[in-house]
Amino acid sequence: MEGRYIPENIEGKWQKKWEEQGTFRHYGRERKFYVLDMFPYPSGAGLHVGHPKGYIATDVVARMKQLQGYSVLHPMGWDAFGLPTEQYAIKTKTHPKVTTEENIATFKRQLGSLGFTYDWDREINTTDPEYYKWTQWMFLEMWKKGLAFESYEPILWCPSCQTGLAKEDLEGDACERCGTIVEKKPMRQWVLRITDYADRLLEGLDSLDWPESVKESQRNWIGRSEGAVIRFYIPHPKSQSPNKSQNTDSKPQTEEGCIEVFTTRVDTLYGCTYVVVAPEHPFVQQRRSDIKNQKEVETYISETARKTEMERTAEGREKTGVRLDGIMAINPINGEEVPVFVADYVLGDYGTGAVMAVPAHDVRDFAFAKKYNLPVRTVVSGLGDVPFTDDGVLADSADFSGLDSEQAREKIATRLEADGLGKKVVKYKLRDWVFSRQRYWGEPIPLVHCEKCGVVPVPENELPVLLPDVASYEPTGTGESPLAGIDEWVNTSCPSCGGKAKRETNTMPQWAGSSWYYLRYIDSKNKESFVGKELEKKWMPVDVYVGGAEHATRHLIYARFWHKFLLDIGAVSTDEPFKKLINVGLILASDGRKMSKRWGNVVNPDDMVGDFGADAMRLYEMFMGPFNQNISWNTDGVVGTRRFLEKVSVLDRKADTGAKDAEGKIRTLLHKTIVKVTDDIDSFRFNTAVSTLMILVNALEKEPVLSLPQYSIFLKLLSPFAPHIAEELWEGLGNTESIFLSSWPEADPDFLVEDTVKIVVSVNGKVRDTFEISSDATEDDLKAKALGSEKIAKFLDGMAPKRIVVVPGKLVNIVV
RNA sequence: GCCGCGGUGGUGGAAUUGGUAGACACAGGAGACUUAAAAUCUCCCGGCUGAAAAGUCAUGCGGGUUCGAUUCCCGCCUGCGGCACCA
Repeated sequence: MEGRYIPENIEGKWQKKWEEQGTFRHYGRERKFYVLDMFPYPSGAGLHVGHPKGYIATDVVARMKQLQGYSVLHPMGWDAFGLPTEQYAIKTKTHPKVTTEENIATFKRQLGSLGFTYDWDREINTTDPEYYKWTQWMFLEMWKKGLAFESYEPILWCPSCQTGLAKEDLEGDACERCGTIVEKKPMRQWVLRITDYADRLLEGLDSLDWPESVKESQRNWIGRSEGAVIRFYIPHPKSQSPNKSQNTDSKPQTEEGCIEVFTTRVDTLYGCTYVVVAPEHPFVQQRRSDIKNQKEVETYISETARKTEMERTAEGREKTGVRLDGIMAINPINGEEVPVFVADYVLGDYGTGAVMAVPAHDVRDFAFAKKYNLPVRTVVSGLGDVPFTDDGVLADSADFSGLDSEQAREKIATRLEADGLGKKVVKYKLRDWVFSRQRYWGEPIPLVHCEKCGVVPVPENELPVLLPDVASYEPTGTGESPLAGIDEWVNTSCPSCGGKAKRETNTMPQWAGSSWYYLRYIDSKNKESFVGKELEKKWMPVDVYVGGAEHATRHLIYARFWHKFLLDIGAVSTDEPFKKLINVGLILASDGRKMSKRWGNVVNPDDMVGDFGADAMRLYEMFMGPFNQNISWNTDGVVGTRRFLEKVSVLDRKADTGAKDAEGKIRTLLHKTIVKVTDDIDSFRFNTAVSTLMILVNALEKEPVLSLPQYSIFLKLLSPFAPHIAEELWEGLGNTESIFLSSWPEADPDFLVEDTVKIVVSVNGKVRDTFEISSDATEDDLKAKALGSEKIAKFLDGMAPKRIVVVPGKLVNIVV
């Protein structure tokens, strides 16, 4: 058929031209815009249609911003270290490097077919030694600042992946990757002191233009609680005098002779009827000899140790515990003696690992007290059942009685502080970042263990410490990485004293490389530093960052932490890396499940591009619904956007050099479309931008001719979404330079005003009639016209209107 | 339990400083063109009543505020996500 739209004839052609002519590499302009996708893990399965959704969106934004005159940075790269590739290596004996290269080639081809504007000169790959050299350098900077440290605390261990994990790598009590229930395993590991940044990570959230849900997730994850550490003195059985002066330096940790508890409810201190320590708490060991039922207590503790975290913390589980006979704690506010229990409902790794129990005002303490028949003493009154856990007014609390909870917390804490028996503190749920993995396919940690000098950093000029080839990629299972088996690599000399030394054999987690990659794109070829200062200042922060919501508490916390560290050492100029964050919703399979080989419901973008063209596929993914929402795929929808493009492809027959600009309704529509499409792209409402373009095309179709300037406006508005066809039609108009080097249309305010408006007439709020009237009609005109309507007269039925509400330009409501 | 975000036709969805609910699209139906099919074009397309004109109900449920509520307020139901024996 004549003039038929055949995507394959034009898409490859323009993709090649854009690349060859550097159409999207205009970096010298005055204003900058950095638009970034979360870079993918190049898996062996290739892309399914869900992956490009976010990339299409950033491409639309990048193209519009370029047309608006910005220098646009829009890069792409590969987060290529990690377990899937390593597991594939174990299975097939293929070097992960090889697999990674192959996978990247597939991904690049697939992305290329969709016509993205990525600047491939800036491509990065976290497994490239030229890249991970800087990841190692940053790790050493952290080490130098004391932010990376060796720890021997028991950590989370996945018995299937055979590696240590960070708390962020869990889903409930299972390994996020393989679903195996994790264990606690004592072993040496490297840890980053992310908790030092807890407060800044929390505060920084307020300044960010991020989805509320992500900010909320991060707030929950950081888990800040304001409270106090309170010291309960534990007299030895025969020496009964608490010596307060000894205890003035009350650090929030346990010392022999006392138990320090953490509470957010200092105001309930008078209601404390017992104290509980976690089974892991050192107190039991320290005061072993004073505990009369030592055997019973130790049995309880060892039973607890056998339970998994999940068993221990399951909600609704009956509380258990054992009283420490012969031990009494002294409540520092009133000198009262209360019993001490060990119970597993108190967690060893939060707060101080010990709590003051106030059964009247805490549900857990209440449940425990009921079971073991402990006294319940109400000291805060308010409306509600026991346990009453809200704030209220204090009672039976000596001279604090009558105060409200908030005042009381302040005053009691101040009193305790003055007496050296307590201290206001802030606690976090955030844990330090367990940073070592016992696996092969990761960045080697650039440290050396010297017999004489201890831990010594590899000198900067010797970076990167290359990941050596190994015979077997299998984890050793001994808690050491496969690197430990390569003697010639492990054995080295100490950079400091030259003596015998061994290399650190742990590798970094997958999240290391992704914590700073957005900085490397800015200056990807720089050999002197990971990013040049001037360029960093020019491009940072990232203006829009697009990616999945699943990264809320991992990548996005790690990267913010990492960035703040880089700020502290003067390596970057901004305190937050990502100014605006947008979550991309998943594309589910048509059966509503996630697309997965396992379900056989995967739709391949190659097929869509082949059947309908890249532009139709791009339009559909933008049109299918709100960008951040999960929506099921429906190939029929691509048929729809393809039909739309068919209509577009014949519009140019109406474009006529001799035609004058249209006026009236069609001109108003065109200019309103400019406003709507521009606003919608800026705010990621692509679905309504596309529907607005469809409305415009439906109208343009009915016009006998289109003027060149007006038709060009339409092409420009279409171009971010369907760049190939827009470019082709643009060229057809005789333009010799890319449409993307022209300029984004601006609406003329004069043309946005309609000559006539449609007025709705309602009676008692129900629409009964409508009429057209000149836009500058007065309120009285509207009223008169409305009352003159026959239909309205019928509804008024002779009754006189009680009131007439007129909204100029919109409606007349008659109340009877 | 706490916190965040949602609930609109057969389907995806649109509309909020309160002002015609269902834009746009998909699916479906009827028709035109065609030897036929595809493609394309035209019309219909929330429920109920009605031949139609029209009326009436309807945005998870129940109340309220208002001339007017998908939009604001109160109380529920429900889906998704985060945190969770965190003191």
